[in-house]
Amino acid sequence: MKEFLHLTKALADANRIRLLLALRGGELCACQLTELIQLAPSTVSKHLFLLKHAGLVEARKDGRWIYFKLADKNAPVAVREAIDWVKKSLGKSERALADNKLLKKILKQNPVELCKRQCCR
Amino acid sequence: MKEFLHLTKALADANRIRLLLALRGGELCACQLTELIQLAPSTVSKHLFLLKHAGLVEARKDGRWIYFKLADKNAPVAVREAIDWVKKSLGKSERALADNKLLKKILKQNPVELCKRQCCR
DNA sequence: TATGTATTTCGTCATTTAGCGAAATGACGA
DNA sequence: TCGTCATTTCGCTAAATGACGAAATACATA
Repeated sequence: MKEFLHLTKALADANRIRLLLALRGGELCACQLTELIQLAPSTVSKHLFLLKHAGLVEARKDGRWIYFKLADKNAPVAVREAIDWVKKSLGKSERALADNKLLKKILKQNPVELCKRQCCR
Repeated sequence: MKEFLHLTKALADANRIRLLLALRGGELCACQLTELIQLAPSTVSKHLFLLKHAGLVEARKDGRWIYFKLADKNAPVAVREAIDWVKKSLGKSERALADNKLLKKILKQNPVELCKRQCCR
């Protein structure tokens, strides 16, 4: 029950849903996700922590960068079903489409430049 | 997105999950659910409102009593999937089993007597 | 009509949560 | 080693949420 509530609470926020959907296409680093969501890095970090804590995403450290991706086949059934449910329900929502568009632009940019801009907002 | 968040927010509370699971066996009236959850009637009423608002349960008025049941086949796909997800994930959890036991006792009691006791707590 | 009863609405309080900025952490490169 | 930079942790504030009891509502029956 406790773990299940971690899942549902993680899903009960629009920005966290946006993060989940953004990761459909593969892993992204924290600064790319921050650029997408347009909130303070510390806020995005907290959202990512909650998603990770619920088991919905996994983090991989590579030097100074941390890459996040959706939980994979090894994740518990409840987690995989949650991800499928979100994808199926919102994968084609306006918000998801708009974020996808924005994400494409973000991916075209040099990540180093992208992250630099964030530090001095 | 907005409706989907109604769903996830509705699922992000232990007592509302208990209410959903309790309705697996068929419809129950508000006072029976209140007896199960052991919170103030006004609190349970609010929980039921949120579940109804999210589309997860339906209400039927019969005189002074209001009966609640799980959303049926006509409900949107996302709602049906949510209900299935909860049932599958928690249907056999400790909490669900304990509540089932308690529910059986509640169903043996005369609903009129049951509700009367609630008014004067 | 008047009374009693099942449920909801409202106002209030305590707790949780989303957001921010500043400071801490950990890793690269000069 | 030092400075730089990506990310997280911490402390704070504002808003949302869960709980209650009192009052309102809606219905049945005396």
